[in-house]
Amino acid sequence: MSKRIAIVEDEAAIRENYAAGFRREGYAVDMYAARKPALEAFEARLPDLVVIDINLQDDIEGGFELCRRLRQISEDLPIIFLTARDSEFDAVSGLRLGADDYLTKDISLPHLMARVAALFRRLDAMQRPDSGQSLVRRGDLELDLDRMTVRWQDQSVGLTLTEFWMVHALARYPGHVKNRQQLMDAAQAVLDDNTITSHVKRIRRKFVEIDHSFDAIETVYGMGYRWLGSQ
Amino acid sequence: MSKRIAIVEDEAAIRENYAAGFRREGYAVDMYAARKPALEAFEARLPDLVVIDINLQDDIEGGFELCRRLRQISEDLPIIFLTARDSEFDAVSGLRLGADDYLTKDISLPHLMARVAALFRRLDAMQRPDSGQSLVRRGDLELDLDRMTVRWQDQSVGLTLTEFWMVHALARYPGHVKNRQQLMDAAQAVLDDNTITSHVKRIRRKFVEIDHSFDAIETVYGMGYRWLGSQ
DNA sequence: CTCACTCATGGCAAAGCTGCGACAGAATGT
DNA sequence: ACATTCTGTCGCAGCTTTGCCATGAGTGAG
Repeated sequence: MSKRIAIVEDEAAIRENYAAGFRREGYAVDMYAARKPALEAFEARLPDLVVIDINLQDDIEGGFELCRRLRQISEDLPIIFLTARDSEFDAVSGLRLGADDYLTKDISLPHLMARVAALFRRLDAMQRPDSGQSLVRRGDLELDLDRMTVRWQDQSVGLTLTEFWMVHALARYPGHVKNRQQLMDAAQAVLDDNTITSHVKRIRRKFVEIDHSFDAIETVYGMGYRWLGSQ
Repeated sequence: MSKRIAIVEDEAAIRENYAAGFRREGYAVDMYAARKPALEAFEARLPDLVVIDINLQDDIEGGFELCRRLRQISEDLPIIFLTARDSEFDAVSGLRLGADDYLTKDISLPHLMARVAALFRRLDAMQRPDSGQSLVRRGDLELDLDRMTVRWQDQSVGLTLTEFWMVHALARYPGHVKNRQQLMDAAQAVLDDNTITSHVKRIRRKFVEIDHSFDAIETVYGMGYRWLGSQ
């Protein structure tokens, strides 16, 4: 199943040129000449990557608007702007809109292909959640699933088995609230709610012993706990 | 807990310039002048992003080699090449090595910052699963069911559990009137009518604290409440 | 304009949740 | 067998949230 790339570009010649390049690399290609038909198609089904020209004929800046709409539909759809304008300002604006890359049309076809491949490589690397990657890093935290060891700010934290799995459950998705039931599942046990509280207490104590200002585990009243990621 | 960016660049002036830029954006910065010290540091601990100059003084193409070694250590460490050479061929080579971006040094500081931010945005977006399902956006409002967070005009709103579910019930279908019974169901409880009123009062107060002109929750006399969509 | 009804507000007490210390049984190592 | 560590609970104190009431303002039909 090859990756599907959508091109939104008003000039037929350019469109076909890029499409041919992508096809040569083994991608499936969808083409759209304007914002509306593209958006309608995307609402039905999202491709794996969208390449957008900003200036779509009379629809000036239509590409920007399209990007904005797409970002509302999907947070993680890869988007590349490909435009005639060589303006630093536009590039910054485009990236701020949530695009992954901003390229000008004087780019060579091999270079474009390399950038697309790099983006897909990045996606693939991220996609598999720690497959083979037995090392989980979240800012100051480092979890080694093989050794079952934990490090905080490069210092070892002596967590027990249950504590380890609970930290893992929390830190795997920083910011997400885990309720007590979910933490129980992580520890593979059926426990009293209070017991979860106790574990969290012990985990916190061990981290605080190392880092006096540790506060990465946030209590969310009535909901559970949340690992505060890096921001 | 800010993101940590490592800069590997032999010219002190350029190094400091970029470092200052990154620090201004709130990142923590590590600096290295050559390949060896950088690699040694990385073996102990990886940063969140590495910015590499390809030509490291007498160690020509040392940046390429560093990138290669880093990719062996980690599949998904973000790497950006930043170099004086403006060669399409080098760019393609750099990207093939597994870099995420290849930039020339004539890039403006804001543009560089935008690209770094875009890369981090991409990483964050990938880190969470199916965020499309759990994210509700209605104009200025943003509800994240995984994180149990509410944002209004990009500012966090500290709602409690019950308040969260009531906002969710209202905002899910903007413009639709929800009667008190329906809101009770959202909170999964049987309550007095007055209690609903109290909750709405508290919710409104919390939003108004952030946005003085907040009025997205409309009272529909005799029927219930309605979330006003964005127009 | 009046009246009956609905809604907003401040306040308060009950209920619920969390953190902490303590303790006992289970598991583990010596 | 004994000491140590790990786990699961309990009770309590402190805090947050929640439910409800009294009161006054707002609304709409007649």
